Amino acid sequence: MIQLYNTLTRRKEPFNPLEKGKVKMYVCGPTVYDFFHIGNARSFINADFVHRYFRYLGLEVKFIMNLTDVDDKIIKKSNEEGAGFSAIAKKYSDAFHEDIRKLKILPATIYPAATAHMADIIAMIEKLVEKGFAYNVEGNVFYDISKFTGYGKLSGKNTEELEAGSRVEVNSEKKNPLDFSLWKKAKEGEPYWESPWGKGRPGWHIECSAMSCKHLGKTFDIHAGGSDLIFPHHENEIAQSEAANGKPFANYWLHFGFLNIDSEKMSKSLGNFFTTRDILQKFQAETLRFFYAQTHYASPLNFTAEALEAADSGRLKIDNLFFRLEELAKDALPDDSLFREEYARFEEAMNDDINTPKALAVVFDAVKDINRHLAESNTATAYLASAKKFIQHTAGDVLAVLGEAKKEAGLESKLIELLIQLRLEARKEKNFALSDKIRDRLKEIGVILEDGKDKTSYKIV
RNA sequence: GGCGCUGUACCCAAGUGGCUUAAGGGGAAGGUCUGCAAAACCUUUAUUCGUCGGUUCGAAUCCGACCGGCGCCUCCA
Repeated sequence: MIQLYNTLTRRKEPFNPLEKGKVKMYVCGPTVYDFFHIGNARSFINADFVHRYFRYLGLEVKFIMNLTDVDDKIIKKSNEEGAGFSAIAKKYSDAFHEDIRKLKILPATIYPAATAHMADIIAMIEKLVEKGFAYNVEGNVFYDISKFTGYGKLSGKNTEELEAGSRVEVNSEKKNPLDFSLWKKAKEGEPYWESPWGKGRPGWHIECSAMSCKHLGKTFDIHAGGSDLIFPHHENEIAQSEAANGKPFANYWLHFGFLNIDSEKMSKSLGNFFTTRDILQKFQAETLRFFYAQTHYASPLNFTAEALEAADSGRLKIDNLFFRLEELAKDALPDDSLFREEYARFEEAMNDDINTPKALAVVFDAVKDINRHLAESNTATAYLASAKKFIQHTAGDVLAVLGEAKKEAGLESKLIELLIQLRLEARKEKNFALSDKIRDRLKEIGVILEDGKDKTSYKIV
């Protein structure tokens, strides 16, 4: 049984999906006005661990991630770059898809975009106005939080305290400073859509309510996102959806911890960020995933180049074994009575609120164990195949920290094999100067030779 | 000011009452293997969990105080 920490109830709870065997999950995606940074990547990757683990368990997952493709930042960027707002949105949506593919993040079932759901958004706002939860002030529609009794239940805030400590600039059109925009009247030169309240565009929060409802229904299982979205974004989503639909919104709320730099939150506004693209130039996607998997999703994580280097070394330990197993196991059939305990421990870790650090420890225990077995001669092929399958399922399918073998079957590998042969002959003649030269030169071009007991193997880095 | 998170070895990090006199990874030191490397394996690296009290037969884990770090309350993953 999976236990998840639910922000709404502030405790770990057994996860019971609405429909047995199926999971409906919504994760807040990016506003497409720039390349996303590695802090954003942390949330996307953590959501991917959850997604992948559900799949591993055989659950059918409907996974929705929205793309905010119209908002103030996009408009601002479009003015800066002198391109239309939709061109900006297109450019960074494309970049987003490219980057998450590189990060080995499983694609969502649907990536709904706000601009493609205007009718749904407007319909939901109309419903809120009808029911008395929203009011129109000359083309600006606001949500009236005083009408929704549960306001603050997710973030644990009560509205009086919020008012007391609020630094929100008072907008004289609002009845209450905490009321938020559902529909914004278009200013000169801004993109707009026609609506019952005139030309304008949706506020930020309403799109998630409208699109989650459209694609997952009024009530669904999991809603996830970064911790900074708890308030006001997710709080507002609850207010909108539950007021409009008269039904509970998401049953479980998962929130991802921040990535910090020098113990400070990495964010666009502070300017202390690296884009995912920057990092992927120096490190493999698997290394970044491994780095994130080493810390529980909800904890803050400090980013340093040294920590990423350490993650790279650790990850290679799993890779090295896996490549070896691939060579040794060949097409042998696994024996499914083996590794039962390892699978059980892995699942126990993941069931415990997606404890990836613990799950990784299970993988490393297995790695050490398998390596020991390999040191013995005559390891049964069924064992090798089972070991390979275990690593593939856990480090590969669920965590996706396994590097891809870069061996190619073509001319290249034949040439390398030829050099290995020549080197072997040199070694037989104790011409170590030559044999070392071959090894060193190959290393320079990224081919690492490793002398085994009776065979030299290579890997390409 | 309100709400919440957090402080575990040289670094990262799991562990929320006895299975732990504290997983796992990185780093470092010594050893095995090797012509030498690499990879891998073995050994060592926290009697101690921010500090001080308390509860308990028993606490890193519960309670209190104090010290430190961070986040949200405003766009933000």
